Amino acid sequence: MNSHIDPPSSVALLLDRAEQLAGWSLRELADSLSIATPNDLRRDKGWIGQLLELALGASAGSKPEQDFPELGVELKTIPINHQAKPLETTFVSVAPLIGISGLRWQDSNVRNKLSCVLWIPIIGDRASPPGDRIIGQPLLWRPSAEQEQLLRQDWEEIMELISLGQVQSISARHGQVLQLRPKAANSKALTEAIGEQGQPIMTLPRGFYLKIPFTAALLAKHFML
DNA sequence: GATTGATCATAT
DNA sequence: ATATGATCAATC
Repeated sequence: MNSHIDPPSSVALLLDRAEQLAGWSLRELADSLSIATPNDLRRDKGWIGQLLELALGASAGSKPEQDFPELGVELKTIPINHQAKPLETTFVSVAPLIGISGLRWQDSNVRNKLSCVLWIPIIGDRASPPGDRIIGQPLLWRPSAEQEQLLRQDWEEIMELISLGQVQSISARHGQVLQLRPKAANSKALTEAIGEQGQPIMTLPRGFYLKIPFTAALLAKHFML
């Protein structure tokens, strides 16, 4: 019996809502929405993200688009410690492994997702129960020219390797700010990709993730830490 | 502390 | 299987 929240009609309203959540614990927010709070995230890894989506009126469901299509805004929660350092890399999107010839940065999912992000820091540490973690001040972010250049460079380099049949040799170190890693239900999930001789092969689905130093710097710049 | 492969829930 | 939301946890 949780209350439905309408999508915000403007970015300013969205930001207002997000700012009003700052300082609340996740338990308080969950209680106000009549949602049960898990004791840990082992079986509820997406709980925080889904809780904030609900609280801010993001369109629920699994659409391959931004959380607030009308506003062109993507919502991302990011776990940070008390020094404002991110605890985890940030998942951006699944990487296309086939049918990618001619795919440009300008048209990529990564660029689309990251063109405007509402970051909601969640303060705590790995040991703290989800309910005890505190919602931090939100940050509406658009990549600076330099940040976009770094993202683009990494994306183009990684996508080129994928198109050349080198997906299996790409490590999480191949980019400066973006990395490619498995993104799957388990190690048995397979998807089609390009092999070394250009032939189709089956491999683990991959996703693009933002590295911790990049998101740490992004937050530090905004909060002037 | 960063890397890395693996994993969990849910909806379509 | 793919998409959404991510974190776990051993190892480097």
